[in-house]
Amino acid sequence: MISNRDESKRRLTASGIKPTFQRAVILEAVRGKNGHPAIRDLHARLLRDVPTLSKTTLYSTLELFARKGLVKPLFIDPAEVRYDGVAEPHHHFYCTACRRILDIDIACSTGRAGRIHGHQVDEVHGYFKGLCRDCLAGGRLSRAANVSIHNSPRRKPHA
Amino acid sequence: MISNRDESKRRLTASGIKPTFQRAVILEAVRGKNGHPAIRDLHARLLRDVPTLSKTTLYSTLELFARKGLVKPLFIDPAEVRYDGVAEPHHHFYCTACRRILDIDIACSTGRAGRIHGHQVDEVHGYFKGLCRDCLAGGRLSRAANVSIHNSPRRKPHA
DNA sequence: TCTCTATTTGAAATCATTACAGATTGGATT
DNA sequence: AATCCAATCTGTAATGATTTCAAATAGAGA
Repeated sequence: MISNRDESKRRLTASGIKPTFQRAVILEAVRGKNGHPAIRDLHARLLRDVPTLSKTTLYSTLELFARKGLVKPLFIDPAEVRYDGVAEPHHHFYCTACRRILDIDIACSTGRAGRIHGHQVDEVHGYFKGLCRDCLAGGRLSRAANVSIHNSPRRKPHA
Repeated sequence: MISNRDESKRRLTASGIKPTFQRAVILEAVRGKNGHPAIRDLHARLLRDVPTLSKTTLYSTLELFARKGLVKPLFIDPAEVRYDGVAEPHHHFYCTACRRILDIDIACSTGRAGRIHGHQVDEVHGYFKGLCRDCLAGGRLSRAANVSIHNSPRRKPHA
């Protein structure tokens, strides 16, 4: 059986990126459980295994990944950029309560890219916002759940 | 003929908002030409007519408007929140070159709201990104055109 | 081992957004 | 018209994600 680490390195190489240790660890994390992490999440999560990992590295590495098409930055969370380790186009649901981002498998009539009204469309994002199934059922919020920018959250609470 | 100012005040009253001078001016601006402005745009634009207008007022007023459903905040621009003065749901195109946001009139198969996968959907946003018709034709960029967060821009250029 | 270049790191700078407290306004009451 | 009260508005400071930048480190090749 192959490790996720090796799997990540193979993906890096396949995308024309030199597979360094940090890059493999980061890619592994973006694609792992708890999908759609923010830089802050990745930093907190990875610091346990790689105590020297800097946020600067995370920022520059994720930019590299995005440029190479390995990950997709999502601007659905008003507080911070979230990253999607699955590059294949699909839509997202953002829960304004627990702040989780869930994949939405819906075949939108509107094609993936091409031309619309004469504009060259490179990316199509379907963003659905509301309360996720778990929060509707009174689930325990998995995040600080206090962001702002209107109904959605952003930044810190009033503490 | 009725002025835009009066029109704005009527809208405010209709939404249950006390129509103060500042609020009327701000609503007028969000709905005016150059659609989908950021707080920064509004501040620069309105400072000519209302020299005392503070950014704090803009932030709190737009939050009020959004809460009352008069405007919609858009998170399509990685650099800052943009506001849509047209509340009726429709989709948007973001030009990564000139940073303009253009309305897209497309009837998406996916309904406006309701339930998806058990989640309660309050908002649906269709975000298309790419190069607008004008920029494709080599148009002069209408904005700084230097933002970042990967292909899209954010913050300042490298100067 | 030595060099050279790419990568990683830490610290400082930038800037949109938020928090807060004081100043102002407008209406109701006297 | 003077007074009071509550809602608005304003300026300043704090917060925190993101960027910038230069120095430290690691790796490939001679």
